[in-house]
Amino acid sequence: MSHFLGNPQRMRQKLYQWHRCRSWDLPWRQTQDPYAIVVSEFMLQQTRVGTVLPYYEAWMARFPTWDSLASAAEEEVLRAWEGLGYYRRAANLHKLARWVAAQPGKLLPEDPAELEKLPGIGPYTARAIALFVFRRRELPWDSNLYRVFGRISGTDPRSFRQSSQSWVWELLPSGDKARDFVNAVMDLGRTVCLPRRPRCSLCPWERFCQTRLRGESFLTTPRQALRVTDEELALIESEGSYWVSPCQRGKRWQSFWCLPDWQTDNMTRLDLMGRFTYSVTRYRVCVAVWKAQWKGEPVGPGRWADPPTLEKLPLPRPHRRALALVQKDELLLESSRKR
DNA sequence: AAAACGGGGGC
DNA sequence: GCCCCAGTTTT
Repeated sequence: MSHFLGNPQRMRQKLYQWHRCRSWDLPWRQTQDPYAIVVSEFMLQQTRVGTVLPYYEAWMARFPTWDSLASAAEEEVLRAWEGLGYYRRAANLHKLARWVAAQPGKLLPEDPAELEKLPGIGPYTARAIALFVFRRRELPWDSNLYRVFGRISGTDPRSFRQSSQSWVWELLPSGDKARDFVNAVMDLGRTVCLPRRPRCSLCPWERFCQTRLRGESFLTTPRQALRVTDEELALIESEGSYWVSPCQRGKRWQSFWCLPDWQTDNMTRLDLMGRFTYSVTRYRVCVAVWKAQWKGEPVGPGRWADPPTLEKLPLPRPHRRALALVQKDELLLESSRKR
C-alpha cells in the first residue's frame, strides 16, 4: 500500500523545505507548558486557528495555570469561553483542571489511552497531547491530516478514515521531528490543501499526490437540510436591570443565562427592538426582539441583572446581541437627553 | 452510526 | 449565503 509513496525521505524533505519559511508562529508552539498546550488543543477542536488566537491570549492571561483554572467559578470560565462555541469544551477543560490540580504531581498521564479517559479528551486530543507535550511519536488525526493524506493516497475521505493508515506511519519521523512533521502537515492542510479549492501548484507534495495525478476533482461533503425556526426574545427591564433565566432548551448552552422567550400568557409586548437571524448547527433561527413587561410577578426561574452583571454572565451570542439592541438604544437616549 | 454541539471567517 | 474548522459526547 506504500508503493506510491516513492521515497519517504524525499517526501519529508520536500515538506520541510516548504515549511521552513511558511511555518505559523503560534503561541502554543512557543511553549513547553503542558497546560498552555492543552488549552490550545481544547480551543482548537472544530475551531480555526485565527478564531482561537485572541481567546487563547485572554484565557492564558486570566487562567495562567491549572490551579488558577481549577479554583475559578464555572460561570467565569464559561464567560471567558463565550463566543467560541461548543461550551462543553470549557466545562470539560474546567473539570480536567480540577482533576490535574488534585493529582499529587499535578501531571497528566503520557499514554493516549489514559488521556482518553479524561474529560474532553478524545482520540485526537489524546494523541495531540502525547505528541506536542510529551514528544511521543503519535499521529493526531484531525481534519487536516485526513484531508491531506486522504488526497495523497487517492482514497475517498470517508473510506480513508476506516482504511489502514500504516503508510503514514512510515512517513512520520521519529523523535522530536514527529512534532515538526505534524505541524507542517497541519499548516499545509490549512493553507494549501484547502477543502474546496486546493492550491496544488504551491504544494510540496504535488507530484506525490494520487488525487492530483489522476486529475480528479476533490471531495464534496453531503450537507444536512437546514431547518428554519422562529424565536421571540423578551427584554424585560426593571430599574435598569434585565431579566435572565438559566438556559434550558435541551442541552444547548448548558449553564448559560438566556433572555426569556416572549410568553403570551405572562408578558405584555411593548416595542419591537429589532430582528436578526443566527445559525446554530443545522438550524436557522429568525429572532424578533421585543421590549416587554411581566403582567404580574416574574414567571419561572431567573434573576434581574444590571449591565455590569450582564457583562460577567455567560450569555449565548445571539442573546448578547439582542441585549445590545436596547443598550445601544439607551445610550442614544441618554446622549440625546444630555444635549 | 448518526446527531448534537456554536460561532465566525473566508470565499 | 454556504462551507468549514487542530473533535467529543450522547443517542
